[in-house]
Order: sequence, then C-alpha cells, then structure tokens
Amino acid sequence: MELNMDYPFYDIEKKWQKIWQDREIAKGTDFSSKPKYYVLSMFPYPSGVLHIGHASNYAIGDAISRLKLMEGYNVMQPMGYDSFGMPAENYAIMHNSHPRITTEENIANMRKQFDGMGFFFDWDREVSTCRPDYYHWGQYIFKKMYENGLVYRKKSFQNWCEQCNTVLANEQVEDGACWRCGSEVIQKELEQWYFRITKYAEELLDFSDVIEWPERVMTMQKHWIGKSEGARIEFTLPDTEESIAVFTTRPDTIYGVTFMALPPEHPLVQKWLEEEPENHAMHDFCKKVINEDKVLRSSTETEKEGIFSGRYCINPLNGDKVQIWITNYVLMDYGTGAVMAVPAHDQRDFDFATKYGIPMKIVIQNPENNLHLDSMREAFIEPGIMASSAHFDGMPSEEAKSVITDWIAKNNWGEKTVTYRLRDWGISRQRYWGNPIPIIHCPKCGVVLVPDEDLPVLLPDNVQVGKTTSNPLLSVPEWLNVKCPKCGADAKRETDTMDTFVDSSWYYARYADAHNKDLPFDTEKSDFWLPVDQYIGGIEHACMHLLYARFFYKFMRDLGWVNGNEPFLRLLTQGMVLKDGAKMSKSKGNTVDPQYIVDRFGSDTLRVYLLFASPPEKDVEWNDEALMGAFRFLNRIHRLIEGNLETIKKGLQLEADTDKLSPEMKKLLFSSHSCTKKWLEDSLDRMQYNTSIAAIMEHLNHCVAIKDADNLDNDALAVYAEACGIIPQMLYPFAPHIAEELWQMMGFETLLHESGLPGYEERYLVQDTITYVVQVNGKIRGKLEMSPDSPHEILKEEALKVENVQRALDGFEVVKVIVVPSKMVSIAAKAKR
RNA sequence: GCGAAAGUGGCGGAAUUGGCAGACGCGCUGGACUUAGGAUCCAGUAGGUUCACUCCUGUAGGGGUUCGAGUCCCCUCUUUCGCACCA
Repeated sequence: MELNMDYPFYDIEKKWQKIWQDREIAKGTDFSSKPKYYVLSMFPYPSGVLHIGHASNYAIGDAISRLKLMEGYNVMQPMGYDSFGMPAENYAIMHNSHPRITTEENIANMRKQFDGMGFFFDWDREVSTCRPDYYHWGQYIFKKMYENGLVYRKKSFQNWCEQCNTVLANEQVEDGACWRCGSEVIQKELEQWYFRITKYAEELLDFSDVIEWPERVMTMQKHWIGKSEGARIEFTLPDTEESIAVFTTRPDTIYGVTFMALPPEHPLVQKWLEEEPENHAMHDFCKKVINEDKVLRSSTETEKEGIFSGRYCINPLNGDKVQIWITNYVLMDYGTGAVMAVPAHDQRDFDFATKYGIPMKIVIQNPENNLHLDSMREAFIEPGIMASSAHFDGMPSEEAKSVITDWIAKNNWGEKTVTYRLRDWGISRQRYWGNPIPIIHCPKCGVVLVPDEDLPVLLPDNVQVGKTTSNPLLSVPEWLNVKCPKCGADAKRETDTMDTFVDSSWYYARYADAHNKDLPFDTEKSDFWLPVDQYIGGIEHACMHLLYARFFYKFMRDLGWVNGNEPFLRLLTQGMVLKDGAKMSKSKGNTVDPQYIVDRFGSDTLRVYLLFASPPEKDVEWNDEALMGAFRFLNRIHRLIEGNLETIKKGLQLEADTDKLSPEMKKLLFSSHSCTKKWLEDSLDRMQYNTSIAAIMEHLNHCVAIKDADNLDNDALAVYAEACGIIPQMLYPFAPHIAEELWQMMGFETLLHESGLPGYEERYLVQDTITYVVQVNGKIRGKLEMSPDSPHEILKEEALKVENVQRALDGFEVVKVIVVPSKMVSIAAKAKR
C-alpha cells in the first residue's frame, strides 16, 4: 500500500511540461481558421527571481488560456520582459556589472523558473524591451509620432528625483515622492521631450469600445483626465496691447470679479519683473514661490500668499478695473495659467481676499437665506439667483452659465472652451538604461530625426554606469558626436532616453509579429491578433501604463496599423498577495519564495492555493496551512483515481440505465451534472475560480463517499466512472499537470484540452423531490418534500398541515400564502383578536 | 476636503435575479486506524438555550420598504483605495 505517500508531483510536472513543449500546445497560430483568443499578462521587470505576485498573476492567465483552449480557441498568451529602466541600471551598479549582462542573466534565471511553473506561454514570441530588435521599433514609432506633430520639446519645471537622477511624469509622483524609490521629488527646470497625449484626451475619456473593464479603473482614468467645461475670457490691460486670458467654469460669477490672480511663472509677470528690476518686493516674492516645492505649493494646506502687481485689467462685461495680484495658489500649467478671482463665490479667492482686504461682491444670491457681505463666513458656491449682474439679474445661475458664455462669445471677449487636467507626457529620462531618443541636434539644421536606415540608434555599451551625475550618454564621445544627416555638419545626439512606459505602450502589438525585421509589426498579423481579448495585471497601472497604452493604440489606429479603438477589451486587475496583512517585501522580510513552494509541493499546488484563496481581483493573505489544504486536495484526487483505476476504466466503457440507480448513485449522478454546471458558470462566465475549485471539491467529496466501487453493478459503475472522469477535466485550468496525468492514466490518448469542456445534461438536474422551505412571517417553521411540479394549491395545503407550522400559527390567522416556485412556501399571518 | 469601494464565524471566503446565511477550504474538538505521517478515515464546529425536540439572537450600528433583506432605500461609524488650491 502506498496510501501514505504524496503523489509524485515532481515527475508528473516535468513529464507534462516536456510533452506540452514538444506538442507546442501554447503556440498561437497566425491566420488559423479557429477563432483567436489573445490572453496577455503584464510582462515583468526581470529581477532574476519570480515572486509570488508573478505566480498569482500568471496562474490566472494560465487558467484563462487553458479554459479558452478547452473551448476550442486558437489561444495566444505571450511573455516577455520589461527590461529597460532604472532598477536594471541600479542593479548593475550594485553588482558592479553592466545592465546588459545582468539583465540577460536575470532573464535566463526567470525563464528557468517560468518553465518549472508549466505556464502556458508562447515563447516563440518573447520580447525584451532592452534588445535592439525591440527598441529599434520604439524609435521608429517615436519618429512617426514626431512626424504627426505629437512630439515636442519644452523647457519647464519638472519633477526631479535626486535619488534616481531623473525626471518623473506627474503620474509617477505619489504623495510628493518618487513612485519607484520613494524619495522626495524636487522641482528642476529642464528642457525635455513630450508626447502630446492631451490631443487624445477627449477620446481617452470614452470607454464605449471596451467590453469589460473594472469600473474603478475607468473612473480613475476619467478623474485623471479631468475634463471641465467652461469659458475662456480675455481681460485687457488698459493702455497696452496686452490681455490676460482666464479659464473659468463659473462664467455666471463674472460680475463678481474683484481681482485677477496670476502665478509668478506667468509670462506677463516675467515681463514685469524684467521691466522693474528695482521692485524688490515683487522679485523676492516670485523667487520664493518659484523655488518652493511644487507639491507643497499645490497643497490645500498651504497658506495663500500674494503681492499686488500695481497693475489693473478690465472686466470686459462691466468695464470694472480689476487689481492684478501675483499669488502662490494659481497653477501655471492648468487652463490658461490665470484666474479671475470671485471671492464671494469661490472659497480659495475668499480666503485670499479676506487676508489681503480685497473687496468682495455678491453676484449670486442664495434664494433660501439672503447673503450679506458683513455676515459671510465663507464663499457661497452653490447655484442661486443672479444679482448685481446687469441684465442677467434674476436668472437662475445655472442657466446664466451658458447665457453669459454666449454673450461673451457674441461680443468677442472670449469663447466656450474645455480644459483637461491631463498634461502632456514628459518622456525624457536622464538615464543610461533606456531607449535612446532618435534625434540629432545640428547647429545649423536644429532638431533632425535619425533617418530610418540608421535605426536603431544603438545604446553604447562602454558607459561608466553610475559614475556620472549628468546624462550618462554625455560621457561617450564616439557615440555622442555624429554628422548631421541633413547637412553633414558636426552635430550631437540627443542624450535623454525614453521613459520605459514608452516601451510598454506597444509591446502587446509586437507580440503579434515579434520577429519582424522591417516594421514594428505586420498589419495583417496585428489585424489577426489585436486587440487583446483579456489583459491581466495590477491595479497600480490604472493611470499610467493603461492610459499610455490606450493613447499609443489610438495613434497606431490613426496610422492604419491596428483595428478598433482599444488595445485591451477585457481587463482583470488582480489583487496582491499579502503576508501579515502587508505587501511582501524584502525589507519587511515577509516574502514567500514561489520556487520553494514549487520544489516542495509542485506548481499545481501553488496555483490551486492562489486561485482558491479568493476571487482573482481581491488580495490574498498568504497562509502556509491553507497551502497544505491545496496539496491535500490534489493528493485526494490522485488517490481516488489511482486507487480505483481499473474500476473507473471498466466503467468508462459502460453505458448507464439511469432509471435503475440506487438513491446514492442518483445523488452522485446529480453531483456530476450540477457541479459541472456550477464549474462552467464560475470558470467561464464569472471568472471566479475560487468557487469553481470549490465545486470540484464538493464533487470530489461525493465521489470519495462511494466505498467499494468495484462491487457496483454496471449501471452504477458507469455513473461512478463518469463522476471520477470529469474531475481531471474540471481541474485542468487550475492544476494542469496532475489533470493531464490522471486523464492519461484513465486511458485517454488525447491531451486533455482536446476533449473539450466537460458538459452537463439538464435532465439529470431534475430531481424527483424538492425540499420546500415553509416560512411563517419570514421565519422558517418547517420543510416539505414535494415533487417539483406539485400544483401551488397542493403545496399551500401541505405547508399549512406541517406540524411545526400549525404550532407557529396557533393564535394567528393566515392572511396570505405565497409560493416561490421550487423554493418555498411563505405564509403571512396576523394575531387573532 | 472630494470621490469610489468595502464591512458576513477563530481565519480565507460562499450566498449570481430579494427566497434555507455561513457552500468550499483552513483551524479547532472528539473518535477510528496505524507503517507514528505537515498521513488517512468518520463525526462535530456562528452564538445562546435545552437531556433532546424546540426556541431565541445573528451578515459594522440605527431606521425603512417587503410575506420575506447579507442583498433594495435613508442615516451613522469604521477600513481601504484614488484625487486633492485644477479656477
């Protein structure tokens, strides 16, 4: 007897990994006549070791892929490496090596671990963003963007991380700290390259072409884009040609403007500073504010400060002379970078005006409680009735918004306009390990694109990584100095590299044609594979990667390279694996090494544990004992089938006459079909694998409950064999190795997925009797075994006869009896008087 | 401050359309077997009450709709996440 032994997971897993590889089951076939299904799990940064988060992410992708494979799709799930970027550069510095070497070593290590997990990946399509055959085409796309007016260079104050020695996009700053290293972000003035993502702002707000995205992610993106509708209005400066444009969402308050608020960075302010070098107060104030931490400055907590500029502008609607103030609370890069301040109806302006004694004017009256300037403790920001606003008086303010905007437009003072919170995407990074921007700076021709035939601009190897404080690429003269491709003059290469989010904005398309040497990808192939049917990854990418990738997709669509409007039709944001309630991290010392688990218990156990612990989008708390539960579960299955193998094989040849079954075997038959039904719904429709696995466990319990299977008669044997036989089928997406092994043991010669999905028959779900619950006034007072087609009248009668029900009705009279078909009889009663 | 989501046994979680709350697993308790094993098998496991049948309470708290509410509505609390001077 071998009952005490664990099933031989190691041999089984190695055996099937080899067979799958030889049979190329994970190969996505270009232009196959079968319907395609493109599953994509976010590619990892090659740290060299798989962590538990990867295992969890890829276990989900594997389950989806194998389910779709069983369904008969031409499934493609590729894998690659997001291998450019600061971590790789820092890792190399730490190991006193070169990122090209350490990255390739790490990739080789991870590949070994991936293979040991038995994941369903089409490795023929592997990409690694740091290899020239990939980044070549990133440069090519950059050029296409440039040619289409989506790339520009601008000097401005940037989020700068001292630790990483580079610029960060707004999305990459979290609570004033660098998203990667967590150190403080400062402001530094730099000239850098931008992608004009704002051109697509409106379209990025539209999610009508995605099939299934979490509401949360769409909301986060919508907030991030931050559309607001309002008016742009020009305030002229008397005795000059100049004017100040403001953006406001409250044109209804324009008669209440009592001052104009500008940030020190405003071009007019800069001009005044030049004109008045001796105005020390103004110079000092502007200098102080500009040098202030941008995050601190843009916090609601910060005390509002300002200085009167000594200048005035004219409110075009009423001709009022309005003081112009330079302040610390207006943002240069939102709207027009200037605010018409209406202290009576905006809290920020109210605070500022109160501090500096600037007058206020009520122009929206509260219809419920008349406002008086003397008694106002805060701004009135609600809608109300127009007042002191010339011929608009008496109009509801909500209505006045559009009426006044029309009036402004009609008089040429401004126009209706829309503003977005989304800024253009700064892609320059002052680091070595990234994709070089294919630009040459020529003293004569200016900015020149590197010609296609000279692509890729290869990243030089001989850089002293980590030894420079400025751009590392500046230290390689033989790379830096080139001839201008246009005029042949001595010129210099651009030394910024691209943000790694550029690399990951189009990798899903490269997978469709990963080895193309002439183009990023062939359109016929992208048309076949794209868009991605199911994307799986972490929620942390909601406003960065997922927004950038959508932007790139829309651009590639405009070039005619891809079809449709969205790259990812369905998105699953998987939860994190936690330990002791916290995210696993080396610094906290609460990590779990998936390789250790695989070595000890096998990949199948790890996957079943991760998938069973909670629904995919929720976090999972790591629990060693629950992991053992998963291992025991697989052992139980193995024991059931191996221990009854001959019986099962014999039974599989038989056909059951289901009318002749014992009640016990009828129950088992019902379990086979009802559990399969639940499994199908939970696996395919709901993608809730924890309950799919629960259905298998439940069914397994029913199978194990049949003792002495070899003594069953032929009808029972057939039912028993079928019941055992569907277990490997249902197990396949979650524990594919053991499933294949058991399937083969039972004598099937095909690979498991080739048999298709397990099915169920409705006729076996019909039971002779149903347990009806009988309620009296909402409380359960009895049960009733009745046939499912019993007439309602009979059910009511029988329900009232139940002893316990009668007792509950003592002293009550029945008001109403309700029958819920196949479920219950509910009796409403009230006390007799 | 604004916005969103969530709150169910000792734990992870289930309950899909308002219809037997706690499926399934972990842990725990008792028993069987023994080759003494992160084994296996059987029984139990929300709380209270009872010898038992029964009964009562129970899905963060309070109120409401309904024959019937974990599920729908209103209020409060807590937690998590996102945004945060965006004019």
